[in-house]
Amino acid sequence: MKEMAQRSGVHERSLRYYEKQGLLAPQRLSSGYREYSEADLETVRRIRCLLMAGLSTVVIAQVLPCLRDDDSRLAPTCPDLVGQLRGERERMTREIKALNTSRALLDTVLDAAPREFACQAD
DNA sequence: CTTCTTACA
DNA sequence: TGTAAGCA
Repeated sequence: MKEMAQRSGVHERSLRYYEKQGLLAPQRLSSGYREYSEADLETVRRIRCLLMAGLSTVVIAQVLPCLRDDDSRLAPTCPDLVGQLRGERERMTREIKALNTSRALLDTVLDAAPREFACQAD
């Protein structure tokens, strides 16, 4: 477990979390301890990648088994995911628009009173 | 001593 | 997410 955490750069807590979400299924020793394989390491890398792409763990759980061995492309066996992923893309677009709006609002406030609120320590 | 699970904040 | 308890 320690080894996997170090090698993947992912906290042990997160590894357990991924497993609880059904994203990872490491072998168990007779002791009950987790035994991570090289394949698991690769899976963790994919999970992190997908997570950083802004996908939820539930979506990742569906996408993960549909990824090719060489990565970065969807397996031809599950085209049903494309629709959902397009939906995710639309959600991202909406979030980007919302953030742009928020930023514009902040810009308005900051342009109106940029210096007055500055801390003395700064 | 390390890991595992569960649970609470 | 951090952490503590209790077990193997």
